[in-house]
Amino acid sequence: MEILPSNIEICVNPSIYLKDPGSSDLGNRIIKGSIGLIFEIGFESFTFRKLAKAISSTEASVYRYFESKHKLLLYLTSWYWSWLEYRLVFLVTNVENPIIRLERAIILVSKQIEEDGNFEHINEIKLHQIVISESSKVYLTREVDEDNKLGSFSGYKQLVERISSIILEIKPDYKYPHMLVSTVIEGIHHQRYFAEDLPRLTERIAGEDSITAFYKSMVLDTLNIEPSGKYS
Amino acid sequence: MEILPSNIEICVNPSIYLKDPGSSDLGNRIIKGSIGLIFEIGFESFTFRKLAKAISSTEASVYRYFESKHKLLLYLTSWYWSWLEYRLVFLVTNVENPIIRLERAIILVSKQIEEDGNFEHINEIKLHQIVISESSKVYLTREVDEDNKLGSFSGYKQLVERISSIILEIKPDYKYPHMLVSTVIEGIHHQRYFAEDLPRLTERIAGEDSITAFYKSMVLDTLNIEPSGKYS
DNA sequence: CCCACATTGATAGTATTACTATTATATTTA
DNA sequence: TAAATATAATAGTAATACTATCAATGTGGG
Repeated sequence: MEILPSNIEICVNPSIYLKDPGSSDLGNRIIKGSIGLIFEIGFESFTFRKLAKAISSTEASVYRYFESKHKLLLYLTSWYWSWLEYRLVFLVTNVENPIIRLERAIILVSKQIEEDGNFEHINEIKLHQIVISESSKVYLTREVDEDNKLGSFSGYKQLVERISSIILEIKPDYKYPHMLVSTVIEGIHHQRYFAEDLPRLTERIAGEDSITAFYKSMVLDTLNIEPSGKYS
Repeated sequence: MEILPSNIEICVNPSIYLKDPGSSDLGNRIIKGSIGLIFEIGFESFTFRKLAKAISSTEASVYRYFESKHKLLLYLTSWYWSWLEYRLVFLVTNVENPIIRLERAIILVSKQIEEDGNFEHINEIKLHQIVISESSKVYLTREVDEDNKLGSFSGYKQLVERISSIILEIKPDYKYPHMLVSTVIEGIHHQRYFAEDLPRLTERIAGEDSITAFYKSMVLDTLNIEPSGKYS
């Protein structure tokens, strides 16, 4: 897809981990291993014991990086949001027309992910699947407030903020930019999930990416603007 | 609100329970008690042991009604969807204009719930809160397929289907009715949750129910129709 | 009125989970 | 080379999500 600089690291809010997993070999194995294992068996069945076995380490060692499996999931989803934001920045810099920027943002958020070779320890396709089916569990807990105060959701909020500000550039007096953006992002995940497992809650049309198409036109209609294609 | 018949019972797919909780005193206490307890401590911390204590029964007795706490949550959410559908039917029968019917459906789905005195053992306000913060956990599991085959989600699907068919009456060739409806329903829950706990992901505007306003206009814009008020 | 049967209660037990604690060993750094 | 640090190995705990067994309590039919 795009050519991105390869010598960077996605930063995740340090309150999420006890020790930065990017800082050691074991840390990287924890990330890589957990993505593989959660993808395979789901977050509920995932335990640090199983993870330790999978990466030939021990439970106690994993606990030195993350204080709970919940925090580990928080790390993975945070990383994902920051990674998306980073790619968004590259997709929209130097693009003057804010409608095109918005369209690119929607496509970025809604499209099925391709692997990004820049991050060795992270399989982005599996991570995307994890985000689709597990990410809401990260905030649907009694500890949201606490986690939120620690800044655990700042990556997500930043992405929402960035897309919202594009909307405000297009329509400065639009009342619900954040609501629209978070509706789209969460909605996309649900629809991808429904398409797989509960097809009667969505539409699947052969040969098209209905989800991208739907959300793209939904946003443009809601904002009452024409797709950029009509002008170019 | 509306006057509804009081001598009816909401039916939930029998595959969800081992023994119909509506059929006995203990069953009703289980429902009432679990709504109270899940509302209070959240679904993760909720256990059958705690429930049993709260309703002065025993763990083993609760297990005779539901084979797991997951199934109990499934029961509660299923009941909720069927209850909403039942109220929807009353709100739209004899209303000819499908746009008005659609608007009423959106309002029904998005508005904060008032108590419905017709169901003694169910506090609808607490149940609504539970649906907002816990209902996605019901299908975000590795057992979706299995549960789905048993018909566990039929209540939800029926509601979506009913609203989708109103949309198709208005726009027979609209391509994504189910996607639109499930986006709205799930979106509303998320926005209510965000408004409480993650306000930077949504908008809160004093004196208005932003969530209802947003989704109402979003749907009408997406379908490219005018609100019924303009005609009446 | 008593027998059959279903419902609930009481109690106990099991495998697993989500951690914590302790000590030993290997590796890095000063 | 000593000291600090990271990891491994092992053990332990309280709680969870169940299952199993058996006794007590009705309830309804003949």
